[in-house]
Amino acid sequence: MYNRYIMTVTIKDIAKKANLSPASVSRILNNRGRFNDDTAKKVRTIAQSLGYFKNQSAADLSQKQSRVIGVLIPTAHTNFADEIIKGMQNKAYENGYELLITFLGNDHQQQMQTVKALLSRQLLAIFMLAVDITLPIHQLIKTSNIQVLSISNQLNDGIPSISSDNYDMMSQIVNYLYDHGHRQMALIGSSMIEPVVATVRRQGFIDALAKHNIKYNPDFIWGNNISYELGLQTIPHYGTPLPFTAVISSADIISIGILNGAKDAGLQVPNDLSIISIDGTELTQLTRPILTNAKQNFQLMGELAITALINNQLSTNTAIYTDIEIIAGQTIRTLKDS
Amino acid sequence: MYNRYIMTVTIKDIAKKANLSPASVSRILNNRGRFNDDTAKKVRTIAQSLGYFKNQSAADLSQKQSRVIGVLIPTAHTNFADEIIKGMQNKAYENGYELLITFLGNDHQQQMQTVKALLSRQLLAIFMLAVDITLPIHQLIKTSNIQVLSISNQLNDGIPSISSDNYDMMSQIVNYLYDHGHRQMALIGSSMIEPVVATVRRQGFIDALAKHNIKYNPDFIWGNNISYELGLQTIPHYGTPLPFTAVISSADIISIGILNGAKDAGLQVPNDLSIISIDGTELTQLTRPILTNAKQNFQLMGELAITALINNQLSTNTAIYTDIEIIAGQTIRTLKDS
DNA sequence: AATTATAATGTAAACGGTTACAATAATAAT
DNA sequence: ATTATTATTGTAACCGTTTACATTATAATT
Repeated sequence: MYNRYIMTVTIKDIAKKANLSPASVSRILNNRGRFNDDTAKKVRTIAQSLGYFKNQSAADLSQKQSRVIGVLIPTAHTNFADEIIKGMQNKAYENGYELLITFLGNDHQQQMQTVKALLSRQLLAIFMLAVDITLPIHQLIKTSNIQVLSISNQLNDGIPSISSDNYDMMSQIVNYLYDHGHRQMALIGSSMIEPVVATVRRQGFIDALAKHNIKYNPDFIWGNNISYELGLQTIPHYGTPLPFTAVISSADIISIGILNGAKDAGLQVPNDLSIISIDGTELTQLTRPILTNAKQNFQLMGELAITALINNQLSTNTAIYTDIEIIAGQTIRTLKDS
Repeated sequence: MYNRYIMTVTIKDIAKKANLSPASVSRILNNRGRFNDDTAKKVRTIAQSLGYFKNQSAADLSQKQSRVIGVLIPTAHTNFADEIIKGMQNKAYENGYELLITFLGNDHQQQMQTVKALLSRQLLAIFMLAVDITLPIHQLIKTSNIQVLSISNQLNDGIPSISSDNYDMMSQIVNYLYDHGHRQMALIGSSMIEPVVATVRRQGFIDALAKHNIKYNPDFIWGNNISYELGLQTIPHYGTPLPFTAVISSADIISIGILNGAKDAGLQVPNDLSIISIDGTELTQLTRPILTNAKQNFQLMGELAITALINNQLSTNTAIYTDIEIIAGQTIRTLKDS
């Protein structure tokens, strides 16, 4: 039977070999405190030769605090999670933090277990990427006293967040469409009741229309989930000819559905329908025509998340916004003086 | 100044309140050993009320082994990583394992740091998803004595792997195309020298052609990376009319590039060109026409990974294969008796 | 050369949980 | 009632690293 027991090399082994105390070895290996450069060199050589790996658990225990940030990602394929993590990871490493990334299952039971496992590490903070947590989980996190931050999503209850300013985003988008001559526009995929983001987007949409004296048609806000299928169903839902000239799609994946739905219905984009896609991930570049989009700066969100943590800015009700940028693609038609 | 110090609740606190020893509390909370049901109930209530969270670091330290599996994912957007993780996560939780997911940056320096951070946890194993590691990193992992497994990718040096049988996959694909009347076919995105997978696919392709007495044309194996751009360039590279009737694309993202490149060149898919896409992620369902694909069973790979770990099957040279399935889409034309 | 300042290293306790073993309590058997 | 058996709980050492404080070595100053 294969013996799985492994003689781990500890700091004591190194100390013995170097005729030093474990304390000195620890200091050297962590570049903390004072030590002689020659001894340091020796110690590092020995560590290397013995194949030493720090036991981070022991270190965490000893220091009563880790430099680990727990990151929660929804299992549902969100293709921008990568971008946020990319942003975080760079900044995190620069500052000596580690990320513990965990996919949050959809099943509630499993979610609970996941979060519990996360909390039982001595985490510095929990970052939630585009996650809409349920109340019990929210409370679970709260009792843990760990700092929390919601990225790319806004939650209620004063949980600090880093996201786009969804209200302003809608204003920019509506203005953009207006400037291109559009007067009748629909908002797809934001009619969910609960999530703050959906609410804010709706309100931003309505208010922006009002600023242009466009009367708001409740039928033009439709779709209570974020999915490809929703996009596919959009055009059949409204029927042709469409009662509007442009749609604002709440996510790239929806936009792709709309594009395909248009093709199925024999509509030309952007001639028969203009589309602007919220998110602006690489998905928007894979379509023909290329999707005009309101690009969120996900990578920056990730970076700012770490910065905020470092600067101790994660207090209740903090809301940090990153700018969006409207990237012209090929899905917006300019209407002559309508 | 806000005080970030947090009074953590330990099992000693619980013990005190319950008039028990820490040992008993530990046993109860872990469902290990013997204890009285009533005491257990009491302890659990107290734990709850105090907001106790296990300090996993301490537990890991004490037990000299954790139940944490380190998972490495390339930062480059691989859209099937999610599927593998989904598979792993379920099985892992069922068996009391935790996953520590880490994105592996592209910069070598950062990769090193990432892997080192991983290794300094008392990991049970490291699973690498579609990762092609560099030699130094490989050696780093080796010295750690931690079990390693490569998922969806085969590496050399006897590292155990779970993947599709890429040789057989090519045979199935070629047969499929042959059965649909194709005689001239190209393989795109597998001419890299180093990765085992590319080598195996090339050989499988060549051998499969030979079985049908098709003479192999070296020009028809092209493209040494996996990217959308490679797909886009494919048709310009060969020029029209194309010297083949079908392409095998080594990844979905390449396939999308080819589709768009075809559109740009005024070619009709599948009339002017048939495409079969290796991987079969959801991306294949987002295109028009829908991509016919050789679907790899990523979720199963994830599940099997955990199973293999449990059954202690991760010995050198182990290679576990999962079946592929050819999913008919709309990108394969049937040629009349050519 | 003696004294002072500084650099380098050592000592020992602590972090929170686990577990082999010992001790005690409860129950069963005689 | 006494002893044997079993159930429950306690004791104490240990996991590997860190760090406040103490000690010793080295360099600087007089």
